[in-house]
Amino acid sequence: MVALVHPAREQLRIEDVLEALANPIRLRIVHRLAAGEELTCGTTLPEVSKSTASHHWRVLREGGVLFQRRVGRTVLMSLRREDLDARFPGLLASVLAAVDSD
Amino acid sequence: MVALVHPAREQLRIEDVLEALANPIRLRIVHRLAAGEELTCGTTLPEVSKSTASHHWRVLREGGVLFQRRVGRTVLMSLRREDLDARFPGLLASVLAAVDSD
DNA sequence: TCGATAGTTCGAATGTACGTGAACTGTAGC
DNA sequence: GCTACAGTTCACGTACATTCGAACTATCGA
Repeated sequence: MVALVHPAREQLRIEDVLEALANPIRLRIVHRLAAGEELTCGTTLPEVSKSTASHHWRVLREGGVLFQRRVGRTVLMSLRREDLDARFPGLLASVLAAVDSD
Repeated sequence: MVALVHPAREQLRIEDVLEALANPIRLRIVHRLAAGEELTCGTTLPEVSKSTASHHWRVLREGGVLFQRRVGRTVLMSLRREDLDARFPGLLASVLAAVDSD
């Protein structure tokens, strides 16, 4: 299987991050990740097809919002909290707080 | 001319704000507004057509990012900094800082 | 080895965002 | 009134986002 490509911290662009976050499904993924849930691709979005889910993870990964790591047959996701905080301090926290309060 | 409709502070939704900000042209508008420039619609985006500019202002206004106020024949724009800070503390600052540093 | 499982990728359909010119509304100034 | 100006709205084309099923790759477990 092909390698999972992640942009380096210095390559993160605010446009890409905003674009990745500006979608209800992806915003929900990020929110659940931030809440500490250990997510695999398959268990996260039962309401959409596998290919649709895969698309959203790609956007989040290529935007630099999350890491994907293969473990056996599954892919584990984790938020790139430190990288995002380093490049865009306060952004993630404010977005998460906003999602929390609605 | 038809009234300029703005969402109330309590109606602001994080999805709409992110959507509005997730565009290079609109991000630049917001950045210039934040820098204190007094912007009218016509002087802000000379590189795109009037109708395109009008489209972007509508997205920003309906997303709750800026106010538009008619003054004679022109429309003056201002950032809804207080409303955004009240609903989504830290969001605007982090986005503006990110745009600054690129 | 063989079947089941976890995801990705491809191709196609649909929808929405973006960009434009033309026609329009309303204001300013003569 | 008339003309110029500032923006909006409309109808349209184009590009991209979203969605899906089907085919594929790779791993796990029996």
